[in-house]
Amino acid sequence: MVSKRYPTSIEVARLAGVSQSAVSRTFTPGASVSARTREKVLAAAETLGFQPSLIPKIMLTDRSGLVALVVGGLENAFYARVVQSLAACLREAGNQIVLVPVDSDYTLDAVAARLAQYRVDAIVSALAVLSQDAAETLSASRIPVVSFNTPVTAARVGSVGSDNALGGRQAARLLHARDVRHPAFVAGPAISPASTERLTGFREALREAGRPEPRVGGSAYTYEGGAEAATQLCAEGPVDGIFCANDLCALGTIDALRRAGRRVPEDVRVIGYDDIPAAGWGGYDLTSFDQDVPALVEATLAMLARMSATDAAAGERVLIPPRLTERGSTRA
Amino acid sequence: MVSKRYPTSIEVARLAGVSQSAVSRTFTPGASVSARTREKVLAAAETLGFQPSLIPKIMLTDRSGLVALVVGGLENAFYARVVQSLAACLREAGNQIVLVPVDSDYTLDAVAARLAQYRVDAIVSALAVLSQDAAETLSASRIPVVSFNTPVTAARVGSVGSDNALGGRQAARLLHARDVRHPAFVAGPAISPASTERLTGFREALREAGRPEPRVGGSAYTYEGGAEAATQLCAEGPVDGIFCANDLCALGTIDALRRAGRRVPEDVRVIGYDDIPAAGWGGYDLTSFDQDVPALVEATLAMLARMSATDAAAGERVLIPPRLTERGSTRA
DNA sequence: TTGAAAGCGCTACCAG
DNA sequence: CTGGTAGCGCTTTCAA
Repeated sequence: MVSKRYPTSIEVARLAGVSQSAVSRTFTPGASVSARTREKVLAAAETLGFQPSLIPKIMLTDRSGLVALVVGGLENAFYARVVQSLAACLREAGNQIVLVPVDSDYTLDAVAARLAQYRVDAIVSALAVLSQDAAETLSASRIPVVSFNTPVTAARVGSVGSDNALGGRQAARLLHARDVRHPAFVAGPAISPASTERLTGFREALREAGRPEPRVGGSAYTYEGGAEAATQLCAEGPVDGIFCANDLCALGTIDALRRAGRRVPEDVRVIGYDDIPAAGWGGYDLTSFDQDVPALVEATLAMLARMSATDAAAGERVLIPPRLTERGSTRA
Repeated sequence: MVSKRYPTSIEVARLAGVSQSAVSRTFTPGASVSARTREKVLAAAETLGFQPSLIPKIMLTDRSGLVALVVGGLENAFYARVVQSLAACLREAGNQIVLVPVDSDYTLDAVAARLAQYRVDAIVSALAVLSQDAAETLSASRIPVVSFNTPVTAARVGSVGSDNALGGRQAARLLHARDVRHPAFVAGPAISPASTERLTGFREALREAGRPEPRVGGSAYTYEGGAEAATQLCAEGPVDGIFCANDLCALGTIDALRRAGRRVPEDVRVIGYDDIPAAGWGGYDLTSFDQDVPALVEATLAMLARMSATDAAAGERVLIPPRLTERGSTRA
């Protein structure tokens, strides 16, 4: 049997012996209904299993209460955490989350149109890489967009992220304090701004400290990518301190170093970024940067609020300072 | 400036000099419109930035194209993987995902009502623990529900999961083959059916093999929970083979064992469940059970399809056999 | 406090 | 192939 239609306010009204308007008012928080009417309505609604539909309201207001969350790899625990935190906060505000996992920019184009058709109120893009083209597509949908961790600029697009350059500088200073002579950087995808910014800060502070230029390897935000990069860096020359673009890379780096017979931290110090749970696991004990997810999420929601109220905040960028969490992988 | 309303088909019609119906037909896949009309309409739509709203259609059909996905801990990479896979398949079918992260059953009640108000077409519950009460709540919403990994029974609720008992039996046989004398089980939450079923199968096959009853510890699906349980099990008596309710527990178990000076696998063999990426990481090299996410997801979608077509499939339960992935933690 | 009526933007049906 | 018209289920005036 095909799904029966939902009961409507008219049916409830009929059963309760009141007008449809009375039913609507009963379910409208601040409306004026006599206790008697309300009671009759609630009873009728109960027996019919009536749940007022939100759909007509959306039609009336063009506001759906839906916020789209575009994400790349949820396999990175950092993003899993961001999604959960964002979802919890949005729910608090009475919004629902439409999750849109995306593999490549390609799929994003189709997605943006679909989201517009659902009249989502806002889009949060938590993609490690968001191309300018993709940003324009999103922007064209006339829906406010906050780009998480990728500093794109376009109309109606703002961005929030960790202060990656600052993190990079702190990493350099820590390795300097540990007297590292041969620093290296294990990068994420070449087009990832977060990776690039971390490297820039790292490089600058290394230079200021009078340390040599870091050698650079790697091109993926994955465990395997980190392992490969580390193996190669070791093969190419001396290394005694590695800053990795994220924790997943750093864990792969540590395992690859150990397979190559290098001890961490005695022979090589390693630093990651994100402070995912695995960083604290016994086998790794990885020093890392906590991006401060709660602050990031709060800034995102605040920006979204500003954007939907006015057109201000578009093009804005908010940076949250990361917090260094020192663990065994950089022990003196 | 408050968000301007979206352009409507009427405005497009006016600009194109055709009727509103013509606009509608232009955007309806199999409809009959002359090439000339279509062209005029598309041009007008383009200049106005028109995206036909899906909302009125929902009102007409009571089908939103939205599928709710209720999840607990996304920090477990297994669930992150399930979410991604489910999302990808649903999108293929033209559905959008509404993500509903939930901490406790408590929040679930409120959520079910809200989902009904959005007229979601189906609910997939990927909660490690779904109480009977919560299932009833969901069931009461008259929306088809598939419970992922929790065998609840209620009207309009079906379930799909890994064959946990089978996995438990295989784990026992593997430890038997390694001549384990003092088996133990690190459990998840006491009320988690998956954990209980895994233990049941483990126990049975151990008994059949003539091995002693396993000692049992633990009560959380987390790294820390596994570590604590292992520490306690070691303190209480001899252990040389541990089957853990999931991989997160197993990784905590391995680290705790090593901290206690026990070698894995030489002194203690360890088996997990889920086969998350970290299981393959060098530091752990954990033997585990792959739940076969693609098969699980396919079964879920098939069941959903059956349920929305008819009332059949309610109360049904589909089991997918897990696949053992042997790694170093159970080496001979 | 109540009920009647208009209208949100679309699809579906009808007559031309 | 086209344009007119009738709703879908609500919220929101407006009178009573």
